[in-house]
Amino acid sequence: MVGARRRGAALEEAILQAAVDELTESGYPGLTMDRVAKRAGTNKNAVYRRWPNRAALGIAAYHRLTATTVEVPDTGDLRTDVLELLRMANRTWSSPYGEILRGLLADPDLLAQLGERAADGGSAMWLTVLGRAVARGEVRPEALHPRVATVAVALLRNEFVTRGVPNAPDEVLVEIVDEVYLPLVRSR
Amino acid sequence: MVGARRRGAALEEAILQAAVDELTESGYPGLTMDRVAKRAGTNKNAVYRRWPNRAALGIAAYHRLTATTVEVPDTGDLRTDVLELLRMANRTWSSPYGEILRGLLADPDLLAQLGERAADGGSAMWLTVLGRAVARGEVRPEALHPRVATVAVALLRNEFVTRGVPNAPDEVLVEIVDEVYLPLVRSR
DNA sequence: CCTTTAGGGAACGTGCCGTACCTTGTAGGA
DNA sequence: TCCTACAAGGTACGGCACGTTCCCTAAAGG
Repeated sequence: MVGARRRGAALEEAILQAAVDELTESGYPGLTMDRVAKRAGTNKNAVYRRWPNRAALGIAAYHRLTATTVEVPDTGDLRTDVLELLRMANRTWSSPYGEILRGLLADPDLLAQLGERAADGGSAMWLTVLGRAVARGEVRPEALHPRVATVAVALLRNEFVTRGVPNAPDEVLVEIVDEVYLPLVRSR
Repeated sequence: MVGARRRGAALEEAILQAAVDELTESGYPGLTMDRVAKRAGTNKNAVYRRWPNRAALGIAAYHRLTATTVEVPDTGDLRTDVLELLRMANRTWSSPYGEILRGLLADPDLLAQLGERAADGGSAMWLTVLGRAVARGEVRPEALHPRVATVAVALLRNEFVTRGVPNAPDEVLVEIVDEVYLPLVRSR
């Protein structure tokens, strides 16, 4: 045979990569243990030896999929920065991430394990952007509060969850920024 | 036998009620056609003759479950009204509705059919409450905009979706109202 | 070289969806 | 009152997926 039998880390890596591929192609509902095993060129035994069930594998694959650091925009103008952050989020949640995330969110077990990254909406980024705007006098200092800072992305996520759309139209993003976010945080 | 064979509307009613019961007990993932049929004292044939698949039955059951009109609070004070609306939403989404709704939201097909009731967050209620507050001079008239009016419930839903909690603590509701909603809509 | 460990292959039990086929009761007209 | 068309009941099936089990085989390491 061409390929030697893989073991340990190499096999684990292959399985995880196969899971990521399946997740991106078919979403969480389409992530099946049989297909992951087949795609990784192994069998379910090797998979179950590492992840106790489909949910755990789904989480691992999702984490690998989203393990990417983003650059916080800094254009010197709050509205531009905020819109850029929102557009980034919109792109991130666009297909196939959205469907994947929705599939994961449906299972309460998964939700608990997904960690706070999804939950806090990357508040650090928003606080950074707002902090600069406060320094420029664009924003009132009381807005430097996680609940306030992440309002825009929370509204976008709400839009994304309640409507089934793969991505929100740009008008919605602009509306969120101009009708809600800027009026909320701007200096009086 | 005690029971005569049911037909038509009576049987349909029994099936739908069984589906509602299963939905409340086990959530959408636990809603199985076999169990609904058994619970209704009939067989899957009768179910499939009325609803083409599990998703359709789930939607029908959910609609029946949530077919309730709520009374819009009118205390004369915006903060009290808004908090009451939020608390109502929080109660509604508490177990088992939350899990049910999450289960439904996971399926894009369902999402499209769920209608706009879930999506628009009952904007009419919020516009009513805000409208009265505008008349009292508590709120700036520009806030009478669906996107703005429903910010509070959108944030709560976001809290509810991203974290797996059955219901949000009251402090979160208060924070949403005092840190975000009131500063956003109040007259300057 | 030989033992231990882990991967490979395949089958199984279970649960569920959706379908098919046949039997039996019932409504409603002749 | 009787008969027929139709709806309900009963049961089984094919397909798929999860998670488990059993046995065989390759690799690692002393």
